[in-house]
Amino acid sequence: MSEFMDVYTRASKLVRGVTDAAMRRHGLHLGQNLVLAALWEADGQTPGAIAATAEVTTPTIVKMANRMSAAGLVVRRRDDRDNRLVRLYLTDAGRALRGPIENEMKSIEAQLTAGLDESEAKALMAVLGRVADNARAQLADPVIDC
Amino acid sequence: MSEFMDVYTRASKLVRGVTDAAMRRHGLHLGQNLVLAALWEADGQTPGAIAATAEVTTPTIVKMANRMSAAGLVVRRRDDRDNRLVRLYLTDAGRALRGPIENEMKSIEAQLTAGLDESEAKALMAVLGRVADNARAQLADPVIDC
DNA sequence: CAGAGGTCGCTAGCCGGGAAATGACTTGAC
DNA sequence: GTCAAGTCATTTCCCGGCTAGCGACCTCTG
Repeated sequence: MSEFMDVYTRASKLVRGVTDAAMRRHGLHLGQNLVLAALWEADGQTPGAIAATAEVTTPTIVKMANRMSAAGLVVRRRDDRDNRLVRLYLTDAGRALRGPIENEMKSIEAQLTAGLDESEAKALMAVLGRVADNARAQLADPVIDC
Repeated sequence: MSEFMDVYTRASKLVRGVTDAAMRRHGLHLGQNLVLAALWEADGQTPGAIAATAEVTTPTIVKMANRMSAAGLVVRRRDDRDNRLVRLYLTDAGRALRGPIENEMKSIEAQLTAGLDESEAKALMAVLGRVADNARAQLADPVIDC
């Protein structure tokens, strides 16, 4: 068994548990913060664009956006020029969450990296970036496995 | 916004995509491999024990085990002495997957760590272990956030 | 022995994920 | 102008995740 994958899987599930609980404290489901984060940076994006940024598929974002719309965090409007496109816009409630969620994320970072010195945390980020790039390449160019 | 959390989230989703595709190639859903891995190590465990090992909740394992039972990978039996307990046992098909899945995990590890030297990979595992321990502690002792 | 407290699995409902399929729309070639 | 190809969102279905709640069973205490 791959020890790396064991460690990675365990860390992933635990980190997910922490971030899930944190998002719930603000009335969000884990994942919705990614939609909001994308719109805080650039309001009015399409589901497809957000999906690409968040490394998920469009149906996932469409479904989330519908729930977030029902919850009053975003509104959905058709694009002016291309009737295929929907654009998501923040409501006041959606914008108001920016401070609390960003603070929460900083707080989570501090908790997760407690006991690591600055260089260790920086190295972790660099290596995780490399792992992410490797995974991205793998998804883009799957092994033909016969 | 926490750059660490951005990097971590992105890596997590991409790694999940790679492992999900790999498990599907063997007829598994991502997560079922964790149940199998637990039983490969110690056949006959209870859903609660597997859930604790896998860092998920018991209902998750119960639901997965029911599907895996229907798929012929495990069988469910009541414990001889304590009628509250169910124990999951591997079928031949479940046991036969050990080689392919373990090889697959080693292959994924190689892909994800490509370009990292041995010391970097080792350091990553050590730091991820620390992150996991921190997250675990956080889940066990939640911040009272009023 | 009786009952309270604890343990276990289970169900139901909600959620974010993906794959597959579909309809609506836009663009480009002829 | 027409039509094929491409693009986009949407829906449906299945899945693994969680919380909340419940019943069945076991253990411990008085």
